[in-house]
Amino acid sequence: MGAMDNGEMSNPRSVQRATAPTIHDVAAAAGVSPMTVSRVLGGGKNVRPEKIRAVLDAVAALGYRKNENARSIRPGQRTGLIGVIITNVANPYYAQLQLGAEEVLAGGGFRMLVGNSGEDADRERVLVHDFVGRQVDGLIVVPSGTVSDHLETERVGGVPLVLASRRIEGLATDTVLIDDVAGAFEGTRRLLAEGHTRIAYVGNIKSIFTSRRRLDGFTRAHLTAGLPVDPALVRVGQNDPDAARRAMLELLEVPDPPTAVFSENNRNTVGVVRALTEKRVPADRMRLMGFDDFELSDMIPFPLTVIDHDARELGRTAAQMVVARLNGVADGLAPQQVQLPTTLAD
Amino acid sequence: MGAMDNGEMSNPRSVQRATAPTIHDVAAAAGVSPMTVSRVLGGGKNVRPEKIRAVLDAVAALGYRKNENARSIRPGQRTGLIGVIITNVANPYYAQLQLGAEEVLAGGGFRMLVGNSGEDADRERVLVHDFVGRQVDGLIVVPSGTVSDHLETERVGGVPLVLASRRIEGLATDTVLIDDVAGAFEGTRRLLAEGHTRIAYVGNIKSIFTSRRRLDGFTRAHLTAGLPVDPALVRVGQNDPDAARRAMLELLEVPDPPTAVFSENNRNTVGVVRALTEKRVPADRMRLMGFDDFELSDMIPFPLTVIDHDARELGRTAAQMVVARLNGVADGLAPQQVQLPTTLAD
DNA sequence: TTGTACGCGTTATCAG
DNA sequence: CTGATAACGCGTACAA
Repeated sequence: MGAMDNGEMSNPRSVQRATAPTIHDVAAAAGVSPMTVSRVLGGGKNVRPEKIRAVLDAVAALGYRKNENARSIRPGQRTGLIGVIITNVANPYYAQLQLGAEEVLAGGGFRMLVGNSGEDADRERVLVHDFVGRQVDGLIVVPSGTVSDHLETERVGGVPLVLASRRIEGLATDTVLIDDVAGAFEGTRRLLAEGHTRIAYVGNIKSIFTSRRRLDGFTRAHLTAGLPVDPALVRVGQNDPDAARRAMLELLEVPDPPTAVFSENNRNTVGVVRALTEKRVPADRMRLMGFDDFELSDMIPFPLTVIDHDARELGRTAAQMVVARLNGVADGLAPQQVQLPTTLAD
Repeated sequence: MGAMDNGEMSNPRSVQRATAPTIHDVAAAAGVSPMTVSRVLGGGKNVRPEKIRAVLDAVAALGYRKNENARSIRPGQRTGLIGVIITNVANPYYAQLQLGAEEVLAGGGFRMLVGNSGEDADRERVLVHDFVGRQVDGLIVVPSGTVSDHLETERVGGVPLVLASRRIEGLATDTVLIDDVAGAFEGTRRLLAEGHTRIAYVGNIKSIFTSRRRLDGFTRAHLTAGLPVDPALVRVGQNDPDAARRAMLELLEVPDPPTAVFSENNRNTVGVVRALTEKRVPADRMRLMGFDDFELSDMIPFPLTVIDHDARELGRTAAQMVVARLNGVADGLAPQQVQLPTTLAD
């Protein structure tokens, strides 16, 4: 549902301000035609200097601003709007992503329409529909589910779409990802190389793309080392620190408990650390490896290595891909799949 | 254009869907007039059920979406867009603020146009101008400077404006603030009550509203206790953790060094902690008090009390104030000044 | 160099 | 209950 202005008979505009000045008002004030005003504002080519000045004076005097919406309804005109749909704008990781996207988009003269899907596929669907209805020139989406029907090319009106941070199986469109599998693989391999054989895994539900991939890297590293993954040590479904904390508390009670923990994201790492602190586990009794860096990670009272990556760069890249499609630079190119590398940071 | 091939009878769009379907296309497909389509989409009052069905079928078949921009250029129509300008969307504090605003706005059927000013007044000015040109119905701004000319009522075209987190002197408009002064006062008073007399202050530049207010609360608490503030212990101008770290390192070298530190925001707290850890200051030799909570603050290896507040609630409140103005609920009311309380959390 | 005519997609108004 | 008409603010195409 779109417009739900339940206003029965909402009062007309306050009397304080009539209507915004239009190009006609400026023309009248400057003693020229609307067309001349348009020309001046569009670059001022082929207009006599004195008229340019008259127009600019009138613009300043009236406080005139072009109506971008009216301009954009004309054929071939763009809105300069990019829809950005994020699962949780308050998550520091996605906040960085948003910042990176903003940098690039603003530099290209674009503005962002931002929506928070809250990891809810239905809400995402509504947002996509709404943004397309607002004539966005492009879309950057962190998809919250595995369903793609609302993101098919026809459903988005053919506007360029870039998926960020997560992919959707079977949806052929530009995508930027962290190399989750390789990152988790390397991190786990490090733990194994250090001699750990009982490594717990704490992460989010498998239906989330990155979660699945990280568990995949974790598993592959075990396979490569010829070691099994003990299902009793794998805890998935934690979406916030407290759930992770509880999961870790359980893991400490398992027979033959783990000597190391791989946590799939920073929120899980935080929960794990809380549990360990709460149970007064000695620092030398638990080795930690966590995906995503976070502030003060260097102050954790346990040996912790972080699988780091640059969310801001991810946002920048996603934005560059949209802009490339809009500039025709990527015309005819098949959908791009970019994977950004991770690094291990102690 | 020649009067010949005006495709009145033929449908120029049906050949290629190079352009998005319009209300005319739907009307043609459903065998009704555009007006009937508009009526159906607007609620379907006073339309024969069979026609409603025909229209809805056509809409589904063509994948039609209303062009919101075209709709909003008509007089009295709103865009449903709220401009949100934030100094740094990647800062967890403002990310929370954004989330809170989104919650309320989305619930009211509004969408957010988000801009990052980067603490740059010029950039803020550009964003405001652009957003107003895009016909936003309202504005929520975290102002980055003390200059207000671009935010005057006339300059924003009479659009409801709410300042969040910071105020601008002399600008009479709705404002939501954290009660910085009271928070800093209470926090400092606690330190003084514990017997500290040499309390350092680490914070941002004074030109930032909240910074000034927090230093103010700090100072007043000293005055109330009849104690002086030693200028040698006050370090301002730190905008990031590393600058705060360096400031704290210097403070440790001052003759008669502080026994407690008041840090003005979480980034400064982080820097302070880093410096203390780096210098191996014993935990019982430094008492910390910091504005803004942050993740893992409970894991800091020093006695730390946090002056906490709810940025998300701040965002919600700001959004509610804009919506109230738009609904006419606040008609005629003087500009509101809301202060949200802080709490001390150990 | 400047102005006129027209159409973009939508809906309020009013006639039927 | 339905549709033709006009108008919103702007810019392209063309005329002057």
